Amino acid sequence: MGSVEEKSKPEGIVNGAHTNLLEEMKLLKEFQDQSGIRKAINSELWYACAGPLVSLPQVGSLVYYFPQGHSEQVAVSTKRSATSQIPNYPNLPSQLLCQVHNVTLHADKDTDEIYAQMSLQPVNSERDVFPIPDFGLKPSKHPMPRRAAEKLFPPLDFSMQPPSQELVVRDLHDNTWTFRHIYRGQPKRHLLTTGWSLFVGSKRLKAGDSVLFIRNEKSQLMVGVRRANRQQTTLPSSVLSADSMHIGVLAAAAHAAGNRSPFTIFYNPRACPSDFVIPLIKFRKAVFGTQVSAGMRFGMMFETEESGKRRYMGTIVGVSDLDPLRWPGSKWRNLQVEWDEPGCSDRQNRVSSWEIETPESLFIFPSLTSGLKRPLQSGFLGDTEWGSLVKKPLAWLPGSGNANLPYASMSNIYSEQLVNMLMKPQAVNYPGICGTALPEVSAVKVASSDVTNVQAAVNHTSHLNQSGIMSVENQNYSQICLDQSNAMNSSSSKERVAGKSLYLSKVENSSASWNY
Amino acid sequence: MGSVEEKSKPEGIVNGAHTNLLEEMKLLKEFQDQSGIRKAINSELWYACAGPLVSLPQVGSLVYYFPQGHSEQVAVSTKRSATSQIPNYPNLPSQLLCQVHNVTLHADKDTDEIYAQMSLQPVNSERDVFPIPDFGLKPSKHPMPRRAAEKLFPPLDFSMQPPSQELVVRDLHDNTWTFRHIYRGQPKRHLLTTGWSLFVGSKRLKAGDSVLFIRNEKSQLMVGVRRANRQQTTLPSSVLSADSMHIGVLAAAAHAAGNRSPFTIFYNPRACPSDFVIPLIKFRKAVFGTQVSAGMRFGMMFETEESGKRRYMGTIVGVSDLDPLRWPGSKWRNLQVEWDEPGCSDRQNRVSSWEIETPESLFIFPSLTSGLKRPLQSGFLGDTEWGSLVKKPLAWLPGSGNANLPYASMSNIYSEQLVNMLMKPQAVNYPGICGTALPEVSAVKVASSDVTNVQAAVNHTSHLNQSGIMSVENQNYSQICLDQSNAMNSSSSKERVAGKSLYLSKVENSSASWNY
DNA sequence: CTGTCGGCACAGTGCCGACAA
DNA sequence: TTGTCGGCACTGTGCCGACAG
Repeated sequence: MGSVEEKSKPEGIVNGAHTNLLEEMKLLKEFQDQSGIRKAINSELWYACAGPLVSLPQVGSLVYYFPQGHSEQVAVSTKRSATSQIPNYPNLPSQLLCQVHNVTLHADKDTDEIYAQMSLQPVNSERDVFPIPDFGLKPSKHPMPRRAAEKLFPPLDFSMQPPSQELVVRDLHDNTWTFRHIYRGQPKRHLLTTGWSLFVGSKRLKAGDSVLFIRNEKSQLMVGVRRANRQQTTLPSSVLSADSMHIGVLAAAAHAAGNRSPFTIFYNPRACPSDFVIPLIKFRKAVFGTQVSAGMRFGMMFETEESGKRRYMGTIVGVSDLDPLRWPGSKWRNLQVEWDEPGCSDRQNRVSSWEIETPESLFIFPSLTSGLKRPLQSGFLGDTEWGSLVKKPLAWLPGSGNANLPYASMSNIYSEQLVNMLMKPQAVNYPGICGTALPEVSAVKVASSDVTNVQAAVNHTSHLNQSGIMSVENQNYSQICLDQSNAMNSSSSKERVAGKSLYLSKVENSSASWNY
Repeated sequence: MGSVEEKSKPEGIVNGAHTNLLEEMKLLKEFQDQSGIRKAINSELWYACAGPLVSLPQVGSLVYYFPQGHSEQVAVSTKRSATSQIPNYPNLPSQLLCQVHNVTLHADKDTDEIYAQMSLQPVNSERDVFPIPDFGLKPSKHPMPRRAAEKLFPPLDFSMQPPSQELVVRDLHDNTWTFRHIYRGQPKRHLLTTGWSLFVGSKRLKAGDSVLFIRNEKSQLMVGVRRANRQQTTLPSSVLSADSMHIGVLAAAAHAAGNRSPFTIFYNPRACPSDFVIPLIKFRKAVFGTQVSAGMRFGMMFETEESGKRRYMGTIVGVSDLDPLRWPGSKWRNLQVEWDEPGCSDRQNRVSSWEIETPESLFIFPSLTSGLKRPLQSGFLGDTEWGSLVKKPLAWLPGSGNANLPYASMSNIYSEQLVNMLMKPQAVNYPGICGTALPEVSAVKVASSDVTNVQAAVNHTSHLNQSGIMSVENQNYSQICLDQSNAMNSSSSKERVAGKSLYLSKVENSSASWNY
């Protein structure tokens, strides 16, 4: 009985110490489990879950950190804006030049909601940066689009009746999930049945959320979730007031700015209204490279409900401070805009200059546009408005526009090291213009909502061309999007509608279907 | 078709403004719903849910606020202690004298987890206080114990076969819940069946949690929940780092201390290891009224697993700073203690002097002890150790003890207003000594855990005298405590054990039973 | 190609008295 | 007095092909 174990046990005190060590290791593991740092998170899947517009700065690069934007992330999550009880931090500028020290990818332990942790080091000027030692950590691996297309799921054995197989997939925490994949029905279709609803329930997915499949470097199937747009869960605050959270954000930055000491932030792309850590090059290009003024036309990319990208057009109607008292002179959302389309009123009516595309921004990097395969792919006005802009940029330059430094001139006054860092970011995202943008989410088709059986369709990218979303070939992940229509609506006819809390349980009971 | 509505509508712009107003009111209502402030929360029920040891300071009274304790509440909830990235706030003392401006009771919208919001105004000295205007708000109504006992539930009509009725109860948010109350079985017993599991599931109750019933001033039945000891849910932090939360707490207090401006805190009694807002009188009595030193014996009240109160005895083994670097000289948990009983090692080994009872603390208010009906009610050592202390306090006074000011002397040097405020708090809690303490939770009996049917017993206070918990008459609320034993353990024999995630669903499916 | 329906099997839940500790 | 069991009814879920748009 357990002799081997007995023999390996040291005696007395040492044994006790050993027990304590084990206990500590257990606690450490728990800690790591909770923080999601025990295993390196698959970055490709992380980006896929983050959505098509999200990019993270490169370690070592220079960025501007915007406390206002960070505060907005808190405001959205707590559904409370900053109040008058929040102190001013006169020594905290509206934009803080920082060097990125560390970027780690995380996901909520339960729901797989993704977020990133960044350590930022305030610097006085570009000269203060120092080489970031390579700790042996691989730089976060980035999705490499344009990989060869392939069927994501293993092919079925069609000699079976019906053809079926078990799909074993891993989530961001390396938990395995098993889905039954079967080809049946009339007409024949592919379905995910057994195991699917357990997954949907466990991740607390709601109608409108998306499920992504991807293959990792070992060719293992992985699965992630992408919450529907801005439908974030409010974080319960029975312990900490929203004010305290706002203050925590601002005070941390203020303290770090004063001491030039690093500080840590969480960035939750799906919750955050706008990115608040902006690569220096992107900021400079927008702020110094472009002259914006009232009346100017612009375009801006948004994620569509189908999780694709779409450009919306608008007009700048004013330039003014968002918060003249607390943040005078801030560049954060200092552009007042009007959107061309009605129904955009719920969209923000203030944007920052680095979020938008203007005729000038296209002119600054003319070479980039030439390498773009589909520069006019999914824009609202498509060839008509933007096309003419790109082809005749000079006609759109305001008289004073050229007085500002375009990037090519600016680079002369900075060190080579800085220029390298500025150019280094892998995923500086110039939506719709730059070829280095993240892969498009192209495959979205929504399936039926059944009172008892919400079915969501999976479509492989290369086979879909509908809903106004451009088909992009060579994409390496698939996506399932749960139907957003209220299941209650379609439940009118049948008596299978049984009663209370039906909607919730319905969403959780679902299968996925698609067809090649 | 809608003519009345048409007529009442103003025209054009005014109409639009009206719509906006309605929209704003809707937003306001949402805001209030989320914050739980729309309806005043029944304070009696709130305190019942908070547990037997919790008290809140009176509006207008003076308190000491302890940043360290507040930080501990955050640490427990995030399961992260403060790190080195958290700045020092040299201008923030370890204890901040404040006047209480506002106290509001809250409960989590979903789970009914209770918490309080307080607005604290730092003051330089006792002379700085000013009369708090009475805003027409009733001071938070406090549970008045010693009310006449009565059957909490309406009597059943025993001419029915079986006798049954519907109980309609309201929770803290004024939502109504309906439970079927039936008297059946062999032998006969009272049961709550239909509706019970819905309630348990909605409030996300787990085995070990308690359900409380109470009658409000309109004699309506009300229901609340009390989570098991320190089994708090970790608040997910995908948006805000734990560091930011700690900083938010400290920076808010530091800013308020510097400006003498009010700041807002949340106090979550069930999550918080120790109260961090201490009435001035309680603090003075402990710090100046008692000489503590190594070797001294003390008692301290804890909430038992059955949600009663129990005194644990221990010995002070040292007096030292908990955090010598960050908070030198702090009184917060500056007493190192050892507990008499083994198994208390998981209990804190550091306490603050105002948490404990010493022989001197009994001597300061000797008159209070005489009014206590059961001074030795549930103490561990009961009559033996404590009894002799109370009767012979002088024998325990250290030589230097009398050199410190007892309260009676101190009052001479303060204004009458101050003395009034000091005396005013309704619920300054001197566990086991003071007659104004909150009512004891006396009725706890735990019921069976069934694989398919967790049954929890309700026992009326006046009828229970078991489990080593003293029976207290004239209590006005009842309590159900879900069984803490793991349902999985007892599921070994039967095939009704069906598989995955059984435990959770089992806990949600339960009824309550009891007997007079 | 995909959304919805009716049908059907069955697992899980909920309610019940019996019974024993 | 109360914890647990077997029994039983029934609801809700999950899987299926049919079919229509």
